[in-house]
Amino acid sequence: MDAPDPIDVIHDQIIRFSRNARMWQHEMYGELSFVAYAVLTFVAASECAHAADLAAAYGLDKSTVSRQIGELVGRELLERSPDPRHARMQRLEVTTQGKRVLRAIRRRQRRGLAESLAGWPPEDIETFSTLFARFVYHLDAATHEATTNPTH
Amino acid sequence: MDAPDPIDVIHDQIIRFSRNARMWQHEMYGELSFVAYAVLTFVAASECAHAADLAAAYGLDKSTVSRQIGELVGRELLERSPDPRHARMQRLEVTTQGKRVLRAIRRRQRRGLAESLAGWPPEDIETFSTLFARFVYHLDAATHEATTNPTH
DNA sequence: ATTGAGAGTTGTATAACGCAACCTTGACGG
DNA sequence: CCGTCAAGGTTGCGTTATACAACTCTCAAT
Repeated sequence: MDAPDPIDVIHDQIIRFSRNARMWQHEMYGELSFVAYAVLTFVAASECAHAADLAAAYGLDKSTVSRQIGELVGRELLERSPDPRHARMQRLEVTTQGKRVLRAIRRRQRRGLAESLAGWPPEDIETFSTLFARFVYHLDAATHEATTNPTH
Repeated sequence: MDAPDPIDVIHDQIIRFSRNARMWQHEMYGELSFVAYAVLTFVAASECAHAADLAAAYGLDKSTVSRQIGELVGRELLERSPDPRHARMQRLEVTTQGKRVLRAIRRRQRRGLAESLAGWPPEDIETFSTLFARFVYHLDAATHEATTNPTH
């Protein structure tokens, strides 16, 4: 009963986590789908985001993004207006209500997370957050490299 | 420029990770969808799993599981036979080829993971794997509790 | 002026999913 | 025994998210 390879352990956790995320998606993002939430977050975070940026960021088709935006505009969570400087693009902005919804979802997620971590010693939380951030960063980098540098 | 709350950092990483997972799903699971992969893994791991168990484990409808199994049987990755002891249930087994496919996917995932972690000091990997496992465990417990104990 | 590329929309097909209706089997109580 | 009922599984059907392709519109470069 020697200790298992840490990489295998991490791999296993990723699978479990994905399974869980799938199962609790509705719960986590409330009235929004994951993609809708991501779109809203992206627009909120970046000054003057365009639809094409969203498609690139999430690996989605233009049409999908267009329709998602349309839906969010219809629900008055997002505002779409022609960009005065580049008439072929459009400026996206999160409405006040959109920000409210976003805040509510974030709050709910954060609360759930805090509950899960309730019993943890603060220094473990700190350590985990640091390592987790590094991990996701490296994962991001690796996958991004895989596209731009097709030497598989 | 004080340090951000670790919980917020973790939250942010979860979102980023989910985004990435969505984007690289095809790459990660190869010829299988995530659900198909999960089904195969589940059957492989548990002696004599039934379709209903799968539905419960992944929060999917019976019909969805049934069709997924049908597809996997059609591709000869899974074998479905009447259970001799409970005629209304059926016994599921991963075929030799199914095991081969599973191994190949796992290998690929593991390699990608190892690449991402290439520059890490071993003790950090070790620490991260431990904390990550604890984290997913607690997340699991919290979400599970949320269903069985509806005091929301 | 012409051409070409990029941003966005819309039509269409597909795949995954949930819900509901259904069939079969076995357990349990008259 | 026999009827009722719950559980496992399948199938029909509608919904939704998605990709792909064809299109329009605008701008920039020659």
